Amino acid sequence: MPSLALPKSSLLRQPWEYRRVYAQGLRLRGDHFSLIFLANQVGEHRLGISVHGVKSAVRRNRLKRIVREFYRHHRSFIDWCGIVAIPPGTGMDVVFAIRSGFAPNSPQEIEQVVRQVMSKRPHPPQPPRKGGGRNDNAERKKS
RNA sequence: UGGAGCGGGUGCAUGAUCGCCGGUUUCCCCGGAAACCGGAGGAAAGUCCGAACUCCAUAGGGCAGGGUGGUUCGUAACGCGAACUGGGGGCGACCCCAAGGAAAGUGCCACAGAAAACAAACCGCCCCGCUACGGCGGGGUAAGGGUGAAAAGGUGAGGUAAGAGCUCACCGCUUUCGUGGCGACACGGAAGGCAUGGUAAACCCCACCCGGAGCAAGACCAAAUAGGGAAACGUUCGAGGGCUGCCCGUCCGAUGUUUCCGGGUAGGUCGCACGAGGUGCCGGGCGACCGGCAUCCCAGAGAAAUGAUCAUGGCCCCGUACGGGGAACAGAAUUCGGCUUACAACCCGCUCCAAAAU
RNA sequence: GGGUCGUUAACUCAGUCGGUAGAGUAUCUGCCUUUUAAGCAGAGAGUCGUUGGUUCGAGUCCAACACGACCCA
Repeated sequence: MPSLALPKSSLLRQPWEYRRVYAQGLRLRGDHFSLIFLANQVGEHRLGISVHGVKSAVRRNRLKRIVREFYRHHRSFIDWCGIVAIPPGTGMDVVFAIRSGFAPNSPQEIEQVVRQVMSKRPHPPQPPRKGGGRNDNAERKKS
């Protein structure tokens, strides 16, 4: 039985980490949320949570906590589908991007929604837009 | 019992399991592990005020600008609070009020109306003259009609050709005197015969207050771009800059200053949580609040921790039982004192009105 | 966290000193034209972000609230 501890080192923290995942990750779109996957060099899975468009700070924090609680118990959900090939010694960065209108209000409901979405096909990474993202070049050299 | 007014309080509790953040101690001494302790609010919110704190060399004088507006207290301070005064509302308990000045000045008062402010007279009323009996002219008057949000004291009586503070009584107003009160003001007397329409959340006047920014303030340490390009001005005859918007004044100022272009931004530590602090008791005060003694240490910073599940017990709703459902507003970011706004359900105390039903 | 500003017709904006809210674009109708566009004539439409207050009377003055935008190191 794996440990259920989830220290902060297993979370995405910095803006550039999120930017890297958004720019190159595989996207799965659900109802008012999406999952974005990208392999990292850290050696373990990491979680990022982004809540957008929810005005109440209480609801915003609650969504983050519920998502973190779900991830703590079902860290292996990344392996459920065989879409993403995980090389040994590599982890996955997952960003849970939630928009306003997201309904689930407990870890169980999140699990249902995630299982539903994981059965779909992922979207390929979006090509970088012309105007934006002056950090794209630097990021690509790194990886 | 019902309705109502005021003041205050609570904002599910306990346990288990799995987690998160901070601190202390111990063990290994890179970094981790274990134990123990602590971990959202009455509004943490809006950012509407006031401060503490920090920087602007010291913050100087004047003008401009902004704020407050009954009085007296309270407070570190306030635009906040308390008590009282005045005005308004309610049968009442009680509630509401940006509540100085319109006899310093200026402006405005649309439409309607004769007239919107040094008064004036449309319909009227009364007197005189003329008359073709329809009225016309001259004068008096402001009680009545009409207009308007507002029409130059109100009501009643006397008086008169008709009327009018023309005269009188009461009320109001103005001036003045006395008494009481720290004071706002109140009460009483006398005089004047009415002069002073409204608007200052219009300009303004008066009194009092205010330097500017804000913890992304700022201090220290480390590293890097960078010896980059262009333009303008200047080197004691002073460019330019700081001190609030302006002026005065004053300070800084030399291989320099300013502006533009280009480049860079993922630093660390402190500030930073012991404070105008909380709780309890005693004392002073009508009260806001103040003083003394005892006691406690009570969240903290990284895009940011305080969570999830289950059980039991309360509470509310549906329901014959079993059972089912619900629990508001809302999340600390430098810290305090207020204000304002949001808020399910319930509890406690005091008070007012009505008296019904069984 | 702190600071600054805005909200008026479907859209973009005026509205000076408080007195019946306007312009352009768009829409609709008619004329003109073979038709369209253009042009000409006319019409429709607004809780002035919301709620209170001051005033005889608020788009305008004052206060609270809501929504939106921008700035900082």
